[in-house]
Amino acid sequence: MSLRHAILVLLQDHPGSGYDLVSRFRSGIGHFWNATHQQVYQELKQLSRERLVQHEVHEQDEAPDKKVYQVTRAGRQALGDWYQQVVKPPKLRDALLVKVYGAGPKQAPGLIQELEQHRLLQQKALAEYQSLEAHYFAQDRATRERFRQPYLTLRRGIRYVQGTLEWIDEAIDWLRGGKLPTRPLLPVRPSKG
Amino acid sequence: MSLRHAILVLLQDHPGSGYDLVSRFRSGIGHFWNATHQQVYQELKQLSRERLVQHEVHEQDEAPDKKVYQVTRAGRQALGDWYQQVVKPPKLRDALLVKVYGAGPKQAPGLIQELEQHRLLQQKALAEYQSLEAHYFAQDRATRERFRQPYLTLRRGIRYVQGTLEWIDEAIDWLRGGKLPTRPLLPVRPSKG
DNA sequence: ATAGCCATGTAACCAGTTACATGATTGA
DNA sequence: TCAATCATGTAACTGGTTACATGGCTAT
Repeated sequence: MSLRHAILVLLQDHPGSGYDLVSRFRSGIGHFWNATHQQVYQELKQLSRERLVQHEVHEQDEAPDKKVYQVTRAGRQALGDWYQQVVKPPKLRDALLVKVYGAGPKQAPGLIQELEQHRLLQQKALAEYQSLEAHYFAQDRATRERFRQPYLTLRRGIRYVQGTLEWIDEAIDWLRGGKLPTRPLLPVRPSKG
Repeated sequence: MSLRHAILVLLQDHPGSGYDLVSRFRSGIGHFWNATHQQVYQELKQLSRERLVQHEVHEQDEAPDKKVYQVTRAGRQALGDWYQQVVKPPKLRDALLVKVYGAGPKQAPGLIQELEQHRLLQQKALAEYQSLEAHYFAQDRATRERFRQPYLTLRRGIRYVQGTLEWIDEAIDWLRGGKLPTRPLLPVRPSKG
């Protein structure tokens, strides 16, 4: 489980309430690690029990009270331990691929429609990433330096979405009966290291 | 849940035992949809209860008996229904990104090592895909035509792994203190449709 | 012997999703 | 008055992983 570690990373960056974390999960980090508010509140409770985070209640005039959490020393320790451990790479797990794999001529037209919808979603995501990237490049050098790591993760998202879009286009083409390629996608760029 | 649909797709392609399905999940379709043997056996039991599949026991001399499953008419119907429904796109969910997002100078060296390990895994996967692709292109035209859809899904995997490798290389570079890019990844290729 | 493949299963646990629930404040 | 945002939670369910379990056959 990494939800707890994602939370610790976010809190270490900046203390905040559960609500606050949820909104951060929706933007930024949420592009590659997701959590619902239910999960976040549960996990914060759990982390509190284990003394990896602690909170103070902040009273507010114009909004409900909130519990502002921060990482304890034990929490920083736990995060450090996690960094020592190797995480396993996620597997690509996409129901659309199952559909493409198994579609017969009867299913093809509907599947093409679904792929087109999917493309719209991906284009929307790409547009969002693009604007985030533009925002990043509008910063001064020092700021860009500070946010190099979040920006790096954004680039991961961009590459992912671009690859997805390329594939969707070609999938639609082929399912429509377009001609097959005569050459493999590879050869690949020579890899460093 | 799509495990059941993945199983139905596989069985429709070819009847087979649970064990058989597991090995198909390890190769081919397994590159983008995964299942353990426990899941497969449970799901087959469930699908049997719902009469979406049925099995005959095949006795074998040199191996234990096996239950060979095939899709029933109701099963084909269920698959058809699933094709009518829109599936939701999977989210990128990668703990390594969380690590990169939150790593401080203390964590960087270890993280670079982990990224290097990760790169090896991805290169291995890419080599496997490459050989699968070579095998595909070694077939005659009619055979390539028959397997166009499985090959399409393979291309998805190739693009994914390539994107991952590119990103890992750049992540390692940046974490080592390499200079930041001066230009965004985008502009993007103009999209069709 | 012993490792590896064939073949099938149960049980416990963990993580994630969906549904249900409450209640204040702000702006259109 | 209605929708949106802030703010926090419980409960039930589903899906996925890990651990445990059995047993024969084949090749080294």
